[in-house]
Amino acid sequence: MPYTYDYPRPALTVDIVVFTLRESRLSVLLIQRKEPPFAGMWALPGGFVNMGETLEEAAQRELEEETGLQESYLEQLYTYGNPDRDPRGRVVTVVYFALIAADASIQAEGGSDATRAAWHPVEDLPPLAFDHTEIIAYAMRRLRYKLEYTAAGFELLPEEFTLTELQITYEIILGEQLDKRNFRRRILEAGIIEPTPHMRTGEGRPARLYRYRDDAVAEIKARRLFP
Amino acid sequence: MPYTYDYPRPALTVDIVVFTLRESRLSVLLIQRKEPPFAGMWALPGGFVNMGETLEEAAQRELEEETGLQESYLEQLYTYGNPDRDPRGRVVTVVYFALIAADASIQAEGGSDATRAAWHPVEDLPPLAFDHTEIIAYAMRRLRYKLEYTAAGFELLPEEFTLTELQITYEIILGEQLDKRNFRRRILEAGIIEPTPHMRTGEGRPARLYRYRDDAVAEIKARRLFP
DNA sequence: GTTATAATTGTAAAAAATACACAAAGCGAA
DNA sequence: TTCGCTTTGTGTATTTTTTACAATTATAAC
Repeated sequence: MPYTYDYPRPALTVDIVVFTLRESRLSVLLIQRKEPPFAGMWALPGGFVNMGETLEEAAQRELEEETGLQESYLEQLYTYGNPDRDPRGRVVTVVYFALIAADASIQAEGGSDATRAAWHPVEDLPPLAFDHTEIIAYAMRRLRYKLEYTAAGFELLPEEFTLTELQITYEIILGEQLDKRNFRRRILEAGIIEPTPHMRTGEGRPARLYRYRDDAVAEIKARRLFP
Repeated sequence: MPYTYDYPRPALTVDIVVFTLRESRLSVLLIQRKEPPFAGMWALPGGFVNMGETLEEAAQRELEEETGLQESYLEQLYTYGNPDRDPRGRVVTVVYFALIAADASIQAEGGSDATRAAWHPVEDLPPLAFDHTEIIAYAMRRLRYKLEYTAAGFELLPEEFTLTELQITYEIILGEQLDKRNFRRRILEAGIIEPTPHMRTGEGRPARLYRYRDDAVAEIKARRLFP
């Protein structure tokens, strides 16, 4: 059932850079391609945009199809459209950027349509298909930037988390040590998280659990959160 | 000469939000539509992406076709792709964001292909076609943000400019008064502009002319430039 | 109950941001 | 040539923010 147009049209896809934390490393979800071009190579999950859905819906759908993940922070990253980025012809891709909680990410391996999906630590990526290496590099810059200027860190954590867990998340992504007292003061003064009645017990003193405040403004204006 | 595909494809366009300063007001370039839909209404300049060009080249080309303008700061803003944003069918548009110097902007009226182009102050926009009102609102947020965190103000000025002119540019866009001494200290310490041997004479004491330093890093890290 | 482990808390010093006012340079008119 | 007008150009004291830094508390394990 062919579709005909007076002028040539590029194909339009969405790709998603999904970040999570696994074993104290920032990791990105990749699928192994079965078909040419780049058969056998790893690539970002993604696919064609259907005619009836928004771009964000397309990204959400592809993410769910490939990983089974339903809830995630999703944000448009950039649109890549160089004429030669896909050897099959002109393909323009709108790239989204997703953060998912560490505990949810465990189920992501596999995926529905028999593509092999796996998490790869960002500091140890295989060669990637298309321009996906460049895309991931840009997504990481954006992620670091978001964590410095907004309070997006809890998107990578379960619903309730301790301040130490949150701090470690920031340290992993920013790649630097943070002072515990200063971190706590800043994150609490920013008013984006609130204590819950629960505690997490473990080896030492039990830790208060916090959660994200729904009514918080995500954007921390005017200053970096951390030095 | 029709083009046929196995699956339907959205049309792909670029639109450009071109900002300039005119008569001390931040203004945006609009063209008046001649054809339906929205015939007679104002809209952003833009058009279809050719198969052989990058998205940025398409934006540059459309800008030049509609305005004759060749040099400008151009940056990708966002991609809008709601299925119902164009009554003719599915049209996805990659929006770019351009800043052009005040003196260059004088020639922009008219444009090559008989479309009527005109500058409109952003605080006094007519009703716009498609989702272009929303797009301009977002572009303004991005412009303010850029001026606060980076030193993009000189993109709206001629090659050589006085510090007072630069300060007024910032004041117009940010919508607040800035302290002269603090402004000068900050902008000079940022190292993004350098003095030229030239002076501008006028009614009072002659003013030193400055220019942008090519080797400067555009991004001022870590802090807002102004209060 | 003693020890080990991790959570929690405050303050002093340093750095940055802010508020603020007058001298200098040229122009033109008296 | 000088006086007044206009605009440029400059420094410092105060306030606010950021940073660096260590002892105490709550629980679990032994």
